[in-house]
Order: sequence, then C-alpha cells, then structure tokens
Amino acid sequence: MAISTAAAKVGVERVLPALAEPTRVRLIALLGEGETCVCHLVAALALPQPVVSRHLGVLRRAGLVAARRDGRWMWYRLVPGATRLSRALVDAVLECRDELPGYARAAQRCARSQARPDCCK
Amino acid sequence: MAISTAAAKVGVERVLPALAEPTRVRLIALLGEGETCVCHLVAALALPQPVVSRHLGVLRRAGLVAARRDGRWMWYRLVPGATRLSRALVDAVLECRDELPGYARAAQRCARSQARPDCCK
DNA sequence: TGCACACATGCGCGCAAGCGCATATGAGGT
DNA sequence: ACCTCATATGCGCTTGCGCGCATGTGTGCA
Repeated sequence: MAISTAAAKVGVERVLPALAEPTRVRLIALLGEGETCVCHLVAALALPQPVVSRHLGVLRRAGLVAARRDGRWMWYRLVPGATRLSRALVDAVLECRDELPGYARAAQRCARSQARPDCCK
Repeated sequence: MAISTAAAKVGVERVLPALAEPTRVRLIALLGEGETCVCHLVAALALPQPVVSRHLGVLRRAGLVAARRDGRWMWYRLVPGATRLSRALVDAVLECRDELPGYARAAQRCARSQARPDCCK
C-alpha cells in the first residue's frame, strides 16, 4: 500500500502552486520516465537530500505523485489520473520537458545513478 | 496593435508560477468566456482595482493574455496559441473552471457588469 | 540491542510575492 | 487648459516559500 497521506480531494488551487517551482517541475519530468528512487532523484538534481525530500512532499500532498517504500528506500511515481486537471497539467509538463533548463543533464545523471548496482539493490 | 510588452519567449518556468495564484486562475477562467474589460473583471472578482491590474500584468508578462486599449478602457483576452505548454495549461484550467471556488458567483457578477449600459460604452 | 543507512521533518533565516494606499499615466469631454 | 475617469505603477509592510542545518523516524543487519 502506498504511503501518500491520502490526499484524495486536492483541488485546483493546490495543484497549480505545486507546479510553480522549477525543481518540482523537473521532478515531475524525471518521474515521467518511470518510478524512481529518491537517491537517484537527489543524484539527478545535484541538490541536498532534504531539499528534494521536501519538494517530493509538496507534490505528494498535491496528489501528483505517490510513494512506495522498499526496505530503506522510497520509490516515487506519477499518479496517473488523479484529476482531469492534474493529468492535463502533468501531460503538458512532460510534453515540454526538453525545454526545461538543465533537464537533459539531470536525466543523464539520473540514468547514470540508476546504472550503478551498489544502490537501491 | 496590442500593448503587451512583447513577451515572446516566455518559457515554462515563467508560465507555471503565473498560474500559481487563485485570483489569476479565476482571471484566466473569466477571460475564457471572451474578451473582457478590466472594469468588469474588477466587478466580477470584487477586489480592489490595483490588485486586479497587477495580476493582469503578471499574466501579460507570462504571455498568457494580451491587452487592447479602447479609449479609456482596457480589454484583455487570452493569447490563443502562445506556446504548446501555455495552450495546454490554459485549456486545462478552462476545463475545470467550475471547480474553482467562487467562480460561479464571479462569472455572474461579470455578466451583470457587462449588462449595464453605462460602462465601457 | 545497537549501529548504519535512507529518508522525512522541525527550526531559523533571507528573499520574493501580494496587498493597501497613494500617485502617475493616458484618454475624453468641456 | 482643466477636470474627470479608467487603468497602471511606486512604496512600505506583512506573509509565505525555499533553503541550510540539525535532528527525528523507520528499516536492515550483526
């Protein structure tokens, strides 16, 4: 079962502010590639772990992503069809992820991090 | 010619923060009904005129709306296809405008304001 | 049970965003 | 020219947000 604090009814006015942050937009874009462990997201964005964790919490409370625990690791994924609005917004972001400043490098770092066999099993 | 300070290349990171404000989302929703004079928007939202004007400025600089002067009045409209992203975002907002808190009353006040013949000619 | 690791959260600070207020700008009318 | 009206903008203040840092929580392992 997911942890995700059961956001359920989030509402428009909570989803849009969640996407107002460049780092959070990049997180959405990265998660568009598939479920990802937090350690890889930290490596991808080259930011301190508490910063990434906080942003993930905002996205989770906005109902945009969900978390799953696997041992000591947490895996985050996009929530596919939370709301029509959130679906449309996420799709819009994913469609233009190549325009995001620094996204290419982040995705590269994310892939490199996932390739290392010494983390997340 | 429109006034709109030529936003041209706006970018994702500027469009999304512009939509992070509930008042600005309601403005987008109202303008989805068609070109509207500022005085009607002020009446619709029941907010001080400088507040509305400021939010319109943010939306204009984000490339989401454009302004046209008609005598002493300013008419604002949605910019249809500024970016694929902005189009998708605006469409998403328009599709869920009925979920916006207080939007129904605002639209009603906007219609009433437009019905009065003693303003905006 | 004690430690190590991965992640989340409380606290304090600095900065940017929004608002209220007054004022500037631009257009029309007399 | 002067005044009026509609809208935009400068200023000071308050509030919220994001960050750095330290610490708490949950899990696996010995």
